[in-house]
Amino acid sequence: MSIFTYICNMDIVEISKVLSNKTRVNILKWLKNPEVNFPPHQDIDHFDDGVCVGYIQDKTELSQSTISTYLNSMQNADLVIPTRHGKWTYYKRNEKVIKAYVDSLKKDL
Amino acid sequence: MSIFTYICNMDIVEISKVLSNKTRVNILKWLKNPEVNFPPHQDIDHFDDGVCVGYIQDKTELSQSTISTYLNSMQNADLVIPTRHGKWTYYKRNEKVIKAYVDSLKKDL
DNA sequence: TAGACATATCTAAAAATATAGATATGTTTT
DNA sequence: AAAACATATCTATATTTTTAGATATGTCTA
Repeated sequence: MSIFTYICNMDIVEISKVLSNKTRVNILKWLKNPEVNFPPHQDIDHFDDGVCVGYIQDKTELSQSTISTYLNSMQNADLVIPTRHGKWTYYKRNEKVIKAYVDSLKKDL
Repeated sequence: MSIFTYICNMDIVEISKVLSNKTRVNILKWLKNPEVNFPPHQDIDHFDDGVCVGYIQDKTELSQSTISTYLNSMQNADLVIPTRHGKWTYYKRNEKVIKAYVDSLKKDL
């Protein structure tokens, strides 16, 4: 998918729904600086694929299933990218889409 | 009054809630170019204070009370500014806040 | 291969949002 | 002052979203 497509078909409503929740906004912000906001992982010494679900949950007061649901909705909106590493699923920001979304707001809103 | 408009985390969530609805997003977009999207008003020959509620409603399939509720929620989020002219209430975009919201997303999200 | 572990999905109940009809308020017109 | 008009507010119902417990799935480890 081209960057052009991203900007043109950007679904403002669906992404805004994700951003309508304090915790989901926080998750995106936390993932911007994983090394500052999360402890190191056991198996991997970098955050190239993001952060595991458990660590994200630990920063909140919410249940495992709620956080998993949040991350799923963020993934459906293309805002994050999941990667499986053994038992864990790591989530990282989809910078292209996040940037395209903000650019599309700047232009069209 | 300061030349800066600050958008905090809470504002992002509240503004995003407004943008979680297709019609409300459309209203903001329509108000960007009133002369293109609306007929001229009877009493006033400019759109300096925006567009009256009836004209906005006419562009939708929704009831008067729903549109009024929408505009109220947009006003609560500081996205639009109402001005009374006789029987009519005109709504215009609050460009400062809209820009501050997008800039805040660009910077912090 | 059984158990432990991390995450995802299902389900149901609670909370929030959407929506429009009825009515109230404020303004103008007759 | 009454009627007409534009919009706001109230109220109730329908719909959507939130949330967590229970359970399922996939992976690792003993």
